[in-house]
Amino acid sequence: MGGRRDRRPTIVDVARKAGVSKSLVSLVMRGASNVSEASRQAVLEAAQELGYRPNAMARSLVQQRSFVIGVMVSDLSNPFFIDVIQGATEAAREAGYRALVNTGGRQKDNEEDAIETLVRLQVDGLVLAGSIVDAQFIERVGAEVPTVITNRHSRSKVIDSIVIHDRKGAAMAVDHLVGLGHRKIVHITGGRGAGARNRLNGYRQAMKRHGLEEEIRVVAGAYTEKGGAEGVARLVDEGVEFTAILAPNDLAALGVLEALNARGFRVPEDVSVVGYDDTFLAGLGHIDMTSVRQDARQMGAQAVEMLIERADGQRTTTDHIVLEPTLTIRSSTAPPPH
Amino acid sequence: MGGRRDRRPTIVDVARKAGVSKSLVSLVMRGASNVSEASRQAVLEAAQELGYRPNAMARSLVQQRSFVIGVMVSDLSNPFFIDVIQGATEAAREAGYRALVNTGGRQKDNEEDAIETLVRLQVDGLVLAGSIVDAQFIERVGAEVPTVITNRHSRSKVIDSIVIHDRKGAAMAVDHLVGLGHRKIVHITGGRGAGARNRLNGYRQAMKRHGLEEEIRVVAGAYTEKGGAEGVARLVDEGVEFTAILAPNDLAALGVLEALNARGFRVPEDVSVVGYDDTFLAGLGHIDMTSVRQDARQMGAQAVEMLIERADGQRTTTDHIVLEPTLTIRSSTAPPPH
DNA sequence: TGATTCTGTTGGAACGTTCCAACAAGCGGG
DNA sequence: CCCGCTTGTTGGAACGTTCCAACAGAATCA
Repeated sequence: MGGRRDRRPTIVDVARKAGVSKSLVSLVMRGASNVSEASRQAVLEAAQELGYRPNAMARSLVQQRSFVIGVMVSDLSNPFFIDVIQGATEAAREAGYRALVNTGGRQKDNEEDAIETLVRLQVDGLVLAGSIVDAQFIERVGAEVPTVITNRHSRSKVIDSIVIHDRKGAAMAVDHLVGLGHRKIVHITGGRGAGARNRLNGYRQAMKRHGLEEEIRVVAGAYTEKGGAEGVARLVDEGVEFTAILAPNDLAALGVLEALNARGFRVPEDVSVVGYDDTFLAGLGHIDMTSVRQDARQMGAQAVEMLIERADGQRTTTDHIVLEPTLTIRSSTAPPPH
Repeated sequence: MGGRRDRRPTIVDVARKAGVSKSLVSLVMRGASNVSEASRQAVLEAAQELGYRPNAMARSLVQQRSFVIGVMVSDLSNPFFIDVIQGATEAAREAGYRALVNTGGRQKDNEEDAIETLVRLQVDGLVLAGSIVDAQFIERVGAEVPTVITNRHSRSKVIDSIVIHDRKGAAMAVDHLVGLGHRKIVHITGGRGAGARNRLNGYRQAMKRHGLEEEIRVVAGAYTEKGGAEGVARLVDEGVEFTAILAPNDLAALGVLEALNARGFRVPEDVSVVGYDDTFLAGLGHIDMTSVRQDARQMGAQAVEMLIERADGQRTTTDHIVLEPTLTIRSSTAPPPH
């Protein structure tokens, strides 16, 4: 029992057992067409009996191709990225590739390390989802392996990017609120997070467009529940008046809801709240929050498709794709009081 | 620009450029001690200039060691597993390993495929988190690579396991509710999910222990929001009376909260609700739900530590670890009405 | 001085695959 | 009967590393 350390059987072991050459075993394992039925059976049987599994590393070494797509995701606790991963995983599988995920936990060093690990493993392509590492570092990596970066603008000549139009998304949220009659609309920012800057600009521009330049109010926050709650605390401390809040993402919006609740504001009767990303959190019946929708799944899938296109040599130019956001209206927004 | 396809530089290229042998380059890259300062500098410089990165596959091939731990996680949308991943990632990093994640999306075929991929990549160890594949399949894998399975009981002689005492956890929830004065406590099950059976048994036994055998009421559910909501629907349809609900996990508990809310029940005034896993969802200020705590992070970390112990050959026996759950009491539980 | 140890360096053999040129056997056609 | 073609099969070279036994030269020792 526990016959673990007996060293895994190799293609040569199978060949010996089946009484053929290793080349033939290789052919059978890859499903080649011109192999006699007799040999095929003998090989398969021997492989079965020995519990043989091809060594993917040895294979990639000679093929110069691993059929693995590496996905480096900045923050696993953000449901948005989970959807990106699932989209990527599925698309990879459909194309005969596998997606492997590595995370850096929003720490620069660890993210670099995670990326480095994947590159050394000779992945055929790399998806960087919301990474915070330097553009310079990414550029170097991109020179070696096809890379797509998501949720972060890039003008690189080497690296593809795929983002969702953040400025437009924020503007849609403002439009919706103004349409309901709100004027005192404030924005809690996402700090240095990916895309936060553009969401802020979108808010500003939309406010101006509606002639509400005077009403623009912005406080610092972050892409976390805590960031949202602190934003509300700042607003209240500074005595800012508001009837609607645009949060930088859903997680922060949850913090906003909580903080408002703790201070006796009712949502949406007293204050309307809009989230961003439209993750499953926003859809939870108990929360049911209006949120700007980004199709994370599609983003992940598309990123992988772009990589495979490159890996197959079908494309040599660089692409920068911008997807359109939509607005999912739920019950956290309503006309302002009186 | 875009000098991608120039073939990556190898150790030989570096050697040539530095005017030394490839062996020496290898020594420098691995930080060996007895290398002259002059050679070291020359090699590092050449490597830097060429943008050389060691090929991890070639390395593992000869070392018979990849320093990669594979983590196959059943369901990425369950926040519980995210914590397992994070614990595993961190523990691996501390030990000089890397964790790579692959998911099967709760589909048997895909899970098997995900596991197979990792094994072929010659991972040094495998963590199976909440996997639903056959015990037989797992057993075969375990014979080849050190494997730890979590959240699922195992008596295997080959595979380590690490679970949290589900029976005890469910019992703690019942104890808490009974302590508050509840008698009509119902359980919505987790269906065929990992550990669901034991949670059900824990509920039953605890009810008996409190002399509430007559009050035992069980309806089918699942480890999803939908599963929880459907459970409530069944309870109401069947006209079951209850003052407290034990959900199979947090996600389901959210569905329960929503369904109760929709039917005009107030929580906790009319009905108390207890979740399971104590994920960040339960802690969200807006939800603030009592939940049985399982330390997922620690579980992930411990799994990796067990694997590395094995990989280093420090241990040849099989371990089956049972962790203790605790109860996090929040505001979704209170004494029953009147 | 000659033997011994230490320091730094080296080439070739592995690791487990795939690729490729080459071949043997069988077959049909002239 | 020989030629060319097809069908299966093969051994050796490659992939990019690490390992290992072996070395040259300097330093140490008796």
